[in-house]
Amino acid sequence: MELRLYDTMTKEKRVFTPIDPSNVRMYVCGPTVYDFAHIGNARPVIVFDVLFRLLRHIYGDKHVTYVRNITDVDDKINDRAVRDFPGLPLNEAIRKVTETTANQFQADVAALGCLPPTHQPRATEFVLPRPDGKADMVTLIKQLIARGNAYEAGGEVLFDTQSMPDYGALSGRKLEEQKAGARVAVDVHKKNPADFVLWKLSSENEPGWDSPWGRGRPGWHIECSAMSAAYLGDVFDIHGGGLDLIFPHHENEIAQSRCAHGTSVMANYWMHNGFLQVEGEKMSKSLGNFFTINELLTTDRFGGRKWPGEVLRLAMLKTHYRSPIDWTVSSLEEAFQNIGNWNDALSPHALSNMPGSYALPDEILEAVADDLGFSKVIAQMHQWAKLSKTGDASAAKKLAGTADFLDLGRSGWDKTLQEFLFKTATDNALNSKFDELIAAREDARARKDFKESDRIRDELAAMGVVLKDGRDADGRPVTTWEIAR
RNA sequence: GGCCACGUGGCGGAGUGGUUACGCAACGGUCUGCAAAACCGUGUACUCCGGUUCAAUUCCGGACGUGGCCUCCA
Repeated sequence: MELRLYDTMTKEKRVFTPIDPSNVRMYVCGPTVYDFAHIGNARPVIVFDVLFRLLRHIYGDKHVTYVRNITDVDDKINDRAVRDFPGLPLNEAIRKVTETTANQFQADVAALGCLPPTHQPRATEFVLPRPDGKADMVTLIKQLIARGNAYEAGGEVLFDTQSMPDYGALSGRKLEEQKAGARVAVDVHKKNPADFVLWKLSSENEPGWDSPWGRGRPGWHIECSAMSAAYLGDVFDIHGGGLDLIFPHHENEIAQSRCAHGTSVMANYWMHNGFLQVEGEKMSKSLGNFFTINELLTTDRFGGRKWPGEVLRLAMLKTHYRSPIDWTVSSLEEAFQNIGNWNDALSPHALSNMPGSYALPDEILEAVADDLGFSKVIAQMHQWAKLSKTGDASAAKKLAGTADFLDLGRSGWDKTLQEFLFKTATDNALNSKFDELIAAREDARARKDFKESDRIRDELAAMGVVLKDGRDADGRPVTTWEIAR
């Protein structure tokens, strides 16, 4: 088995070879915690979570280091701090804003079945030189100035893009084209319009740190250069994030890191997930189709119901990570049905509920190792579900092993399905009324009073309850019910 | 305007130079008092126009279309 990953830098799938198999290193750009994370933010978190699990499977749990940062220095955070905590000193208000949203983010992605990364550094802790000597932004900027890759002008420290001959390699942009586009703001103090800010001065009411260039705050990109170096070194294996980060964020990270460290690459593989649309349209607050992870989990804003985390996770994984994904109610319903179907397939087999009880099947390992090819995985799971229903225990175990590897919450499926179907009938009085009616109908059927039994069925149907007549293992009639979908 | 990705059956979504994705829906059947559910089975699709080839949905060129980036948005 060899792992192959698509590398944005070379635009091709390449066999993955770690720098050090005893410590495989991956960095993914995390959220800016000015607000609750939206469902689009969840995509890279889920995708790279599966890659993390795959790497752990291949190289061993103790031999993979996954870093996902939390950006807590940002102008939007400042705005929100002023809005939400007008009485507090700014720095304290900022801490409050980011604490709440960062905690919410952790809870949300945990509900989506994502493992915590090995390290989750916060940008504010890496601005100034640190007692532990880990890389920091101010030192990085000093190095860039010393090496002639950055200059001070107009109260800012700027990266000199012309000092780097192959600037733009990741995004395929050339500096001349940037000029031709003419959309880049013309700042007189910049040597080149493409030059970007490493450090900018803060006014009185903005958060700031004392630096050799005055009290100020870092530019957008430098934090990732600092935090990746701090935990993963100057050169590491995989750097991931959303497609939109290719330019300018990752391009500029590369420029900063490579020039400061004097290396020819920053990371060996650059991976980017595609964007998410909602019902065919770009998600935006103005269109009213903007949904946070938390809203999907806990409110009925999307499709009129709450969605279990594993349904959201499965829906996300059903589309290849590099393709655009259309986030629709029907796609979530389908994911829910898939889980219901798999649960039906597994329940007769009395499998262990302990995650990890069943091995990851080779077929799945091979599919996932081919640039995270989940569609093959899903197809395979359906096939095993079919076999499992015919009594094939080894297929059931493979299905369980796959669900556990992807962390689709198998041990909780029964409960999840119950809660999901009962969404309009959570109160016990109503449930026992259903049971009474069903029992009455059983009696009527036994008496062959089909007029009465059909009347009861209609009565339940009017309440949105669908009956399912079947037989148990001994061939005796059994009636179950569920909420009409 | 520049750069990039993509265009597959009713829908979603893989993949391939000549052979079955898969799921949902639909249709047919079995079962059922009748339904529903469940189970079994059915589908021959690949934007358009050229080119290469014995053969293209798959390779090349063009057209049209969609989406993304080019303003700290995953």
